[in-house]
Amino acid sequence: MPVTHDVLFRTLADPTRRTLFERLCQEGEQTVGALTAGAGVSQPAVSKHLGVLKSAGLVRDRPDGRLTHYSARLDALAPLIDWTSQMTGFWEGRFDQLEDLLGRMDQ
Amino acid sequence: MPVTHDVLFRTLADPTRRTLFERLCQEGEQTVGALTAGAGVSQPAVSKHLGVLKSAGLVRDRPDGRLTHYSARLDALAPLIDWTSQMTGFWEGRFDQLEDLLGRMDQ
DNA sequence: GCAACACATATCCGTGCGGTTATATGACGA
DNA sequence: TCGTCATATAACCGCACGGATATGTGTTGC
Repeated sequence: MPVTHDVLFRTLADPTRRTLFERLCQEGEQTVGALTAGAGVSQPAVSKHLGVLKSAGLVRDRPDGRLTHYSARLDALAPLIDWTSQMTGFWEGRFDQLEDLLGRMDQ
Repeated sequence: MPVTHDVLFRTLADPTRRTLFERLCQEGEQTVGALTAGAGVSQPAVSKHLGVLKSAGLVRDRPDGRLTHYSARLDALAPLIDWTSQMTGFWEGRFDQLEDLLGRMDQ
């Protein structure tokens, strides 16, 4: 079944969970231990967050012995981009607001 | 003070609240009564949601007698677009995943 | 002025969720 | 084989949040 906007927004709404995803985007593949260090929460909490991220399709896990490596799945952000484009699309013709937006998207 | 990603994600995470915002984007300016009709929740619930959307900068209110008209503020989505671009930007060089994304952003 | 209306606010309630500690699972090294 | 390590799961807890009902505030029409 496809991942809805709902799941995506709810998943990214939590700050610690979103930070985990951001770290995976910036620093690439990470083990749970590495992610736990600096996460500010316990290891079980991190594992649970990673589970939520995974079920939302935002990350992928690669078991390797007793380690588990997690990495971000960029394509999972597509529905988010779709949604935003749709919202801004509805306003086509209102270029006063669109100008600022398009400028940002190019940067 | 600036609206953070955090506020934006949390505000849009709730389905009924996000639906209200979507309706304002699609159908343009609406009164609270019009929004309540079809929202599936009570009028106070709608008012509270609109309050949250407003404090997140996502909507603007225009009092008019005993009516209050609400409308979407498209520019408030900018931080969301910024964040997405940043996340996808981190992966530059991984064109396998980027291709699909960029295709969607053009549509 | 008064009743009806449109909306906001107050108060309360149930629940979902993020956090913890404790424990299970399973892989590696000695 | 046994202890240790890396991670996942279980069980529990507190609280924030979305919902409802009740009421307040201000406006319009008669």
